[in-house]
Amino acid sequence: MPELPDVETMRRYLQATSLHQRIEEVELHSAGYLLYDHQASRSEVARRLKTELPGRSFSSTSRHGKWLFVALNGAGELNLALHFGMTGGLKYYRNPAQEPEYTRMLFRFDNGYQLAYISMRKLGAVRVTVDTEVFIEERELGPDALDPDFDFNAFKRTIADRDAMIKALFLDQKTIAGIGNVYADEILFQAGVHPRTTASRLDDEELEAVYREMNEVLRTAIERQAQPGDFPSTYIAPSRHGDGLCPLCGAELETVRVASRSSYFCPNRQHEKEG
DNA sequence: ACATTGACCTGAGAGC
DNA sequence: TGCTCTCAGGTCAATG
Repeated sequence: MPELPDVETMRRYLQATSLHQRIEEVELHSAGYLLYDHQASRSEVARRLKTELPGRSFSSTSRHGKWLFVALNGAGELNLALHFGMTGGLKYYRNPAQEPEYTRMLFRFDNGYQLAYISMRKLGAVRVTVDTEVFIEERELGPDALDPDFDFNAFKRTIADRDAMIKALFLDQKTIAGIGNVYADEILFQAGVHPRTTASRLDDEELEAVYREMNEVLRTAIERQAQPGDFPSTYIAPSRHGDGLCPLCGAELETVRVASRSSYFCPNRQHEKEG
């Protein structure tokens, strides 16, 4: 479930390990579905990866929602775009014997090191794009949840008059980019808002709490490098596959389906609004 | 406009 | 042990 904090952690990792090294070769290991695209064929994406990257090097990184962008130096603007789907990560290493299981792509550098793109379930995506802004617009991604310009007023404008459930809006990347199932539940738990609450029925106090906790939870998770084991003891995330109890009051957590996902919440702290 | 479902993929864990 | 079923959850398309 790489969501915004996980992807930000990977971005920092790639930034710290893999910049300014000449790419010798790009290897694909049964990466077919990762290259699936409705606009370009898989073979076209594979061809671009294998022919356009060697000779260049990674020069900088950025992120929008769950997408990690890596700029490549050289003649003409070029960016690698990585999405990790539900499972996946990166590993930079030297010894070929350390190649991680489920490595789907390898970037071999001229210093003998390599960067592995790992994805067990292959639900991620790898693309080559010229302009990241165009890429974001083509996918109609909403503002990144931590974009400084996405202040409370902007948040209120996108949320306050919507008739959808607040949890569904968090999951919709066209509304806000970066939040997935686990962090949506955490934010709503911390804000004391039931996941099925219709967004337009949130009062100002609740809207402020949700906005505040969205920032607080995401920033805290990034600080802890997206490791649920290191989260504050007041967080609900570790309980969803742990004891199933509310970390604040000890009540048994309940689940409800929203947008076809399991939503964990505390029945004492998050009440469904009366019709 | 919004909700639901299934497809894509693969491993973990449960139940028999 | 080993088989089968369900679940996990990111995104998109199709359908109600």
